[in-house]
Amino acid sequence: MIAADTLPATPVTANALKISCAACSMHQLCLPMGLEDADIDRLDQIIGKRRRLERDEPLYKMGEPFRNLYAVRFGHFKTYQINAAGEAQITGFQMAGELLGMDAISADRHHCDAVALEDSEVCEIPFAHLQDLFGQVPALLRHFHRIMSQEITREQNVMLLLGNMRAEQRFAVFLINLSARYAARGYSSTRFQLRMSREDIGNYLGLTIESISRLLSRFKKLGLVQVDKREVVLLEPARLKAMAAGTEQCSPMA
Amino acid sequence: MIAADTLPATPVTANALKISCAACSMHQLCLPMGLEDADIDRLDQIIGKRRRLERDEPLYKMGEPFRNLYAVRFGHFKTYQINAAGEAQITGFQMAGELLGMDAISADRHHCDAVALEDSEVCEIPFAHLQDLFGQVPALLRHFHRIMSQEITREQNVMLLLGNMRAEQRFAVFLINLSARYAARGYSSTRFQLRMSREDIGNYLGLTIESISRLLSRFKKLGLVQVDKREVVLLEPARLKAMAAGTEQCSPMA
DNA sequence: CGCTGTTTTGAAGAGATTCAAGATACGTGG
DNA sequence: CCACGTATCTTGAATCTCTTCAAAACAGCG
Repeated sequence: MIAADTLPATPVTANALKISCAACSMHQLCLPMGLEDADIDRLDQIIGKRRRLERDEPLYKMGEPFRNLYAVRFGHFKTYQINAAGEAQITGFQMAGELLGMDAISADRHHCDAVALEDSEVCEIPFAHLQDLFGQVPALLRHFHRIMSQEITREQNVMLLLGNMRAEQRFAVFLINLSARYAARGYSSTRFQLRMSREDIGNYLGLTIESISRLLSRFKKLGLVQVDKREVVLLEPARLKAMAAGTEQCSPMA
Repeated sequence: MIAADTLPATPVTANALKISCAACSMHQLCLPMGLEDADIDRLDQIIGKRRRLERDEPLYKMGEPFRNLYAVRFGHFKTYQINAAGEAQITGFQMAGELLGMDAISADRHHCDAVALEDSEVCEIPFAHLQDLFGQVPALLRHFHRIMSQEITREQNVMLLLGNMRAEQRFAVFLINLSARYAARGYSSTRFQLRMSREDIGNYLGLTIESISRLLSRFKKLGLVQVDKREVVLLEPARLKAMAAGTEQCSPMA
């Protein structure tokens, strides 16, 4: 943000600091997914600078003018809305390879806040240039539509969770979802760090921090998980999946 | 669906039954918004047949292959997901000028069910042809992105509602939201028909049908609304807006 | 080491659900 | 046009899940 700003801003100029999409470990999940090498190069041409953020640093704030989408290179983010009363509702947690900022397209202003949960890095994708590229690289456009659509279905799944599920099922869904996303990135599906606080989890799931703490204790006692601070081990992923699907449930405190 | 199927299927062939987008009363809200006449014509060329649905008839079902987006010409729809236990969660109510089916792009299959709430009509928009047009009409592409983004923000607002609000506030938000959408269509913002059952409302808001009924009775008693079956009159829109914003609240049964 | 922020746990309380019954509308067929 | 059966909606009482309030345990950090 400081030094990088002094570099030539022309987005068509590749600079030494920039790592190409082709070389990025996330290119199979991120925007370049499925593109041919030549097209990945064209995408590389328009990608702006990378940006590092430390924990709790905002990537963008609600109401700011929309210029860029952001692809998470590493680290984690949360996005949240703030209502009139000043309370927040977390609408998602994003990890490497995921795209941030699509909700800003409709009004040309960001519709939520995005904050880094840990030291993280994003690629800035100037949307105006991306739009130019859409006309030249149809495969990119198609994939972009898939990504936006995927965000819509993701949010529909959260609506199902918030509207329809009990606390225990919500939490199981949450764990299984993280598990699957880490697996897709080549990490362990049964052992990972929670990057967000209990409070963030509770907020996201429409529950209080105390409820999350109790659920965690209960799952621990039932031998479903092992928890040490933010390190989680899923001991019985199958049962957790069943709970997430609503097939099974654990008694309200045995 | 019966007779229309026997018509030439070539989407470039205009037929007498088809009403042009330019002549459609919804073109200021729908996909053609902001397009020049020439571009509206090109859009018209690819719009498939119109399709009538009667009450409770499904427009599409979860899992069906994705071919078309649908623009509501008149009538109302609901979309819902079904979980493993067979319970539904309504994710939205759609009215004239709104677009259905965008959640299907990501997986090439519909991700939810869409059902007509009353006798309705939609325009079929073959997505493959729409994609072809994107390369030729940049303004159309930009507007399409805005519409998808708007759907994302709409769903984020519902997440806020489900995750953060008490029953009374949820219901106020629901009424004010309908009010605004009818106003945008030139209808009364204070007097309208609920096209959906109490059960649908409750399901959408993450509440039971009994809770909706009680809320309606309470709002009636407080003089906020007047209700006769599905006809609603907002007597104090300002106070309802305040409740929706969380600025004001009515006591839990005076 | 002591401060601060986060997490855990317990007990009391509130809001919404569930269960149950009755009221009201609606469609069908006589 | 009315009678009947069914759907939908309303209302009440009991119950339950989750929240709120409170305090203690724990971890992180200067």
